[in-house]
Amino acid sequence: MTSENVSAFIKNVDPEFYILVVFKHSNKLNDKIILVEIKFFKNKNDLMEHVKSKNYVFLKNPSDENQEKIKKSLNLIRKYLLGRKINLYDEFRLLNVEFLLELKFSSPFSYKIIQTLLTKGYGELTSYSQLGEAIGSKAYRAIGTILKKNPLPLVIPCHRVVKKAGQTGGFMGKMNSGWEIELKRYLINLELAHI
DNA sequence: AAGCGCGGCGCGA
DNA sequence: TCGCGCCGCGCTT
Repeated sequence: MTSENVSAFIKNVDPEFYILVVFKHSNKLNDKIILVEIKFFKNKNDLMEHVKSKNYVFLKNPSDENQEKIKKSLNLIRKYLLGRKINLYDEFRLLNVEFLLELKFSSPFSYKIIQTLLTKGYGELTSYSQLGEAIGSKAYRAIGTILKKNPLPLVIPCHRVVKKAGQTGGFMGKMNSGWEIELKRYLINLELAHI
């Protein structure tokens, strides 16, 4: 086996939710490590179901270089959730963690949207229409569908995109209400409180 | 061909 | 003023 999926999760207590973080890397030393997926869950059961369905393997012994990077990555996310003003995209790049964005956002339109979004800093809110204007498009709805399939929330800060009129807007496929929307609001407030 | 994590406009309280 | 519904929009599946 040259390559394997490694996952780990973080529990947040207030509000309570779980974050699954999935890396892919080989056993070889100095080989690249890829951040495959970050996903939120309301409870641990849902998380485990997802892990099972994707055949992810949990990390056992964090000893080699890659596993050290994984530990650092998880700690960065933990610190972020505690309110530290951290740009996870930049930090992960410093760790030489790869994202393979062009795979998930293969069309020029989606790639440009993501690149524009990545210029938004900690606590800097933007809107779907603002992102559209930045790339000369009025396809506001389409921007929503791009962000909806974001495999790396927090790292690709889709929670900073709200509706032009000020409403929270959708998150994780949900529109108006639900714990997903509450989570988006929580993340926004977390950042606004620590700018 | 249908469906959107949106915006804008026009309506009626 | 609002809130709500409808339509247009450009892109994705």
